[in-house]
Amino acid sequence: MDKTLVKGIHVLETIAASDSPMSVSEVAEACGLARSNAHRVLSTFLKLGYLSQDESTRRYRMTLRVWSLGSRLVDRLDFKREALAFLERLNNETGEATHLSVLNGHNVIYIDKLEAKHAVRTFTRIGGIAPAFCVATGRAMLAYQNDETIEDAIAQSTSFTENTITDHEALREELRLTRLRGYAVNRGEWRGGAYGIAVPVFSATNHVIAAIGISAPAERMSDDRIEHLAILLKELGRELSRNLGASNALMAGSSAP
Amino acid sequence: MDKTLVKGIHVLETIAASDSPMSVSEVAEACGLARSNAHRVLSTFLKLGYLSQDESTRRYRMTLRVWSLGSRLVDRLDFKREALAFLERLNNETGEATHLSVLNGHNVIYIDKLEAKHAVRTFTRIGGIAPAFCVATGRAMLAYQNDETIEDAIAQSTSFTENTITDHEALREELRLTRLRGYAVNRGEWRGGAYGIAVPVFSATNHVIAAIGISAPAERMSDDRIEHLAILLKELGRELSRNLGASNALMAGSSAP
DNA sequence: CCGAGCGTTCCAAAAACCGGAACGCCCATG
DNA sequence: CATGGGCGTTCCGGTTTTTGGAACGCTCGG
Repeated sequence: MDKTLVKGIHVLETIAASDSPMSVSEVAEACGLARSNAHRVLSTFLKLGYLSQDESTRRYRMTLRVWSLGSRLVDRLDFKREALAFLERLNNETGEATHLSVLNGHNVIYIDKLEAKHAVRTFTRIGGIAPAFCVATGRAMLAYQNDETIEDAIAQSTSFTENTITDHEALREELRLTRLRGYAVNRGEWRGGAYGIAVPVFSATNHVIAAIGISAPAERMSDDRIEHLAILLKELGRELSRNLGASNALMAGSSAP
Repeated sequence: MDKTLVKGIHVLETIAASDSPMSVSEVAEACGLARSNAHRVLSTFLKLGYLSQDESTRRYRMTLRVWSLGSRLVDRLDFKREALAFLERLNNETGEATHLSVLNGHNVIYIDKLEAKHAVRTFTRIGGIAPAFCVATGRAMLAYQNDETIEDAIAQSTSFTENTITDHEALREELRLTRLRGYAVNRGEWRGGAYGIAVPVFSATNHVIAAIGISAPAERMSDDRIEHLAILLKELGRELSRNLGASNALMAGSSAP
């Protein structure tokens, strides 16, 4: 529905994902549009103030108007402040990078993040997006969704590294396991060498509203340490959920709501 | 051009501006669309993951996907970190709310902000938008734009309070004065009772890239204090610009580039 | 039980979009 | 200096998409 709108948003996303300003031809190519069509879309956004054009190179970049559009949202996340304290505890106790994410369709969006004390290399970005089915926080949240949502997400699976689980039955099993033990694991399935562990966060209505997780290079994530970290994560996840008003029935790690 | 896209973005902006989720009818009304039309636009955004629908009330709200789209932008503002130190100094020395904004078409966008030590009431929001022609930071930046941009902005002037200057010649004069003395003033022209003072920030290419300003209730902004604060602001603006690589020729407050 | 209001679907008329073609500009190359 | 390719932009007729009134079913309040 509303093809023009879909196309326009796709153009905006493409430019958002690009690290450098893009030319008309590049956008046309990337989005599969005719040059004239891409040009019209870009001009429209230009007039609306969502893109600006470099006078000399004629290339387009996003303006802060786009940022402005969504800037209120994150303030309104009442759980964010509460969760941040837990990210800090997690960060202090483990020394690893910790994140808070929410589910958006088949993706997770990283709301907040604390860097690892050790390392310099970093796998995620605040505001970044990743496929839910293959990252730890994503699985932690997916595991507690209804079957339809789960199947949708599984259907979207594609391989990103040699470790990515894409087999549908294996993914279903992975989510079952996640529910059973109460935490999710990702062994380098999204970014090669990056392992993650995560637990869901429940709201006062006992729905999953977010997930908190740890990520680190494979070298620092032995099976033993994963189990050890998972215990800590589950504790913190339970406590955070309780602070947000959830009753702890669901959190043991049984079935979906 | 691309009417459907313009309409779609308008819908998104409308929902972004609303404090509570909106129904199809409300959106249709607010954007001047037929119910069926609004419904189609909303469904499109729903499918794209930019809106979510409350299951019981059927109302639409924005998702963090919108936030995610623009989230990188603000990180890439290399001057932001530098400017923040100056906001802090300004905040410490004056005790008033200080902001950093950039120009976006006829509007300013507030990039960062420090609250006043005194007061509770606050006039701006990080990520917020205001018409450039009637706020201090906006005028500080407009004053150094080319004539075309200035005339465009002036042409958009509408009254928001009884103090708003809307007369075109008076506005041109105000901008001339701003250039001359090197700082801009707003005496409750946007939000009743909220006064502001601001100075432009220049980049290494000697273009205005931002503005820093102070705002406070009229009661705390006597003419004397305004002049006093302006001196401080001009100093900090010059220093910040110099730190960003600007040569100080332009900053004295003469003519546009 | 009825009627109003709302979300959603449908469809033919109408408008907007599409994309090939063409133009002019800039730059690299012969 | 001439030439040609690449690119941004504009134009316009054919056609697809969008449009919005109408209709349906649902819910809620009277």
